[in-house]
Amino acid sequence: MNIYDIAKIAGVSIATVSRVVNGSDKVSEKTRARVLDIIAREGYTPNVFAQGLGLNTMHTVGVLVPDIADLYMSGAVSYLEEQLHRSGYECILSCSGFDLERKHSHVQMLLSKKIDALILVGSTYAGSGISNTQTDYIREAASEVPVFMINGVVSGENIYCSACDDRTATKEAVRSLIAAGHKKILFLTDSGSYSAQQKMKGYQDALADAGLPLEESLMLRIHKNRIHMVRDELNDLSVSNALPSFDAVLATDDTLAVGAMKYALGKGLRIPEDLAVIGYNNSAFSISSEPELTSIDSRLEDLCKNTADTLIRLLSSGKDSEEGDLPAPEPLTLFPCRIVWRQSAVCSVDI
Amino acid sequence: MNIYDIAKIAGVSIATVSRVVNGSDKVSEKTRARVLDIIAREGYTPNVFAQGLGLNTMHTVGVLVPDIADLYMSGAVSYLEEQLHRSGYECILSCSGFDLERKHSHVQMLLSKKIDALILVGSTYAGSGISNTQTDYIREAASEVPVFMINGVVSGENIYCSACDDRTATKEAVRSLIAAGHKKILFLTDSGSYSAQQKMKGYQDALADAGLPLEESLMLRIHKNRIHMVRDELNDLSVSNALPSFDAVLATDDTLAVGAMKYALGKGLRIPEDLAVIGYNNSAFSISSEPELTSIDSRLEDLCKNTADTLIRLLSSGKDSEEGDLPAPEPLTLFPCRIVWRQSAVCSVDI
DNA sequence: AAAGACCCATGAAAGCATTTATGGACAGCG
DNA sequence: CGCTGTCCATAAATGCTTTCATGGGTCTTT
Repeated sequence: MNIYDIAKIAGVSIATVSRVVNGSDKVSEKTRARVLDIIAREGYTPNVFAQGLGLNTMHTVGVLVPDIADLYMSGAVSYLEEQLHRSGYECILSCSGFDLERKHSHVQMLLSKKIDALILVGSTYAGSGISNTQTDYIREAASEVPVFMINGVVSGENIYCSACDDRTATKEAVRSLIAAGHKKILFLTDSGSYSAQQKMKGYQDALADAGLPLEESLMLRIHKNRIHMVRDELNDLSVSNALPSFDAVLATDDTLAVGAMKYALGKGLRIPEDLAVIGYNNSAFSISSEPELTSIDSRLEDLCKNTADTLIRLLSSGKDSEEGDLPAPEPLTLFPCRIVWRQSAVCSVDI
Repeated sequence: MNIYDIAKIAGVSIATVSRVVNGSDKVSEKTRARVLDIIAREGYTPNVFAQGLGLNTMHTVGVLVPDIADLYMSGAVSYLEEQLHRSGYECILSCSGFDLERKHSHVQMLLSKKIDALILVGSTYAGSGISNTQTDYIREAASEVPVFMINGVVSGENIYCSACDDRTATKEAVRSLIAAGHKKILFLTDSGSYSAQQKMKGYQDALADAGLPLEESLMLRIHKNRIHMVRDELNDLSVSNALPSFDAVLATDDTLAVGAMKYALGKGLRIPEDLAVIGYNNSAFSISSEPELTSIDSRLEDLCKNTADTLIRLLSSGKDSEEGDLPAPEPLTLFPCRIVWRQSAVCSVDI
């Protein structure tokens, strides 16, 4: 059942059927009604490939995440998918892991599917400096379709980033820990992403402000991101004396924070009395744990809404109206985080 | 840059370029090398729409989940995506929520995108009886593409289900609770899915085997699936005296179980001494909570692997070899669950 | 050694299902 | 009668796959 069949039944040309289907242009009410009737009766749907050939779009956007089984990223995809679907776009999901090589190849694959835009969620190994080779594949992609980044920052033509102000938030959190009397604060991360770098800077800012020394050994990066693996890793480090002593933890993700809590509880430590713990992203883990976890809310929903809005606006702007009646989107939108105080660390300063 | 450009540069016909690109047929080594060289140099990629028009496929599969922010479903998607990507298929993800109407419309949308197959994850309101109207949309879809179900069971032509034996597993778990002396076991669910129904049957089986009465009030369905909402809902029910007393909980998802634990801890109850809790799916929540949660492992990874394997096999069987050298896939593959015993409930029987 | 059979690499062309630019027919109006 | 505007058909364009046909070469046979 294709457009020719419908046209034949209706006694019109395929062009007219096309016009009716696309709702556009001038077709007499009579013809339109008749054609719509036949379409409904015959159950005709335009072939997306043929449409794609003509229009060069299939109304899809590529969404690349390192790990969809991660609560932060699945949350992001959830928000994005909802917004985009509502505007008539569907998501082609690709999970690349954290490897640069694979990210690149996944992006190529997505581009080959003729996506209308590309969304990258988290974990971008960003860089100061325009010509960072680690992000070149992103700029390359941006030459074909607009690229949107959720909590990653890359500068370049046609790249739009939504991120949260991790540096300030982390600084505030650490400031509070220091004010509460903590001296040895472990910065725990599993990533070298832009976001993790910002968080580390915030951590260092706070130490510097308080006149505390910056100890390399207290900035720990482990390559694990599941609760038990984190716990075990800390145990291993502890056994081999590779773990410095600490009285507080700031982790760049709730998973890490919960892993650290598990480690501490295993050692018989009390939280927050013996060890204060602050996590990140305010995910469901922060309330599933016991004690519940103080966590920095990275405003995921807002980031995603902003991204989806911008994307829709950008893609539909070129359509009806040639060139922007609307102002061009900001290349970077920064959201302030908020710290959600729970039992694992108590607020000790006015924020 | 299209196939004509490449053909012109190489001094061959487009047919030859096509043959080179598709790796197939007989092309002389010399020609192949030259064409490949030019393709690489010019950065040519075949247009998927044109390819789709000819082949009627774009190598995508539709994946429909009610809620991608749920750990169980995001886990499923993670496994599926990996396997499918490796075999050259990409996932179009659609999140429908639990509403039947919306599921139907999302499936229609996916079909209109010319997916090669459809995967439905969880939460199918299944039915005994072939002509259940709640699942008609699935059979309808199956008339266009093969349909695969993860932990849902629907019978019909071209529908392949992978599920785990929830009934038996639940029965075993409840048997153990009874053997440990629990008399009032709360069955807690948020769903009326096929899977939830099976679990409830297993619960009833165990009670019946032990000669315990079946109390309606102990089979509680709440329409909440986030930890705090579950906790609050139980609190509300408790306040309004709508909650019977109970000394054990079997929940159809870890989220519910953790919510119940939160409720119990709020009441000052000890787990597992005052209240034993068993969850389902053995998700990360079962180890993020404190005490850690005994949970029934629904073999998600195996279900997904099986599904992906079957899908690939089915889709590639029709291609090279006309009709099955391989046997047709089973319409239903059932996996045995295993119970992972942790602190929230202790194993009291041999299993 | 010559001739016929056969095979292989390749080109020509049909088909896939749409959108859209162009232009024609017809009606209404001055 | 000519102009304008509405509605619609014709045809071109989109970029690929694949079938069929063909020319030239190789192998076999006598």
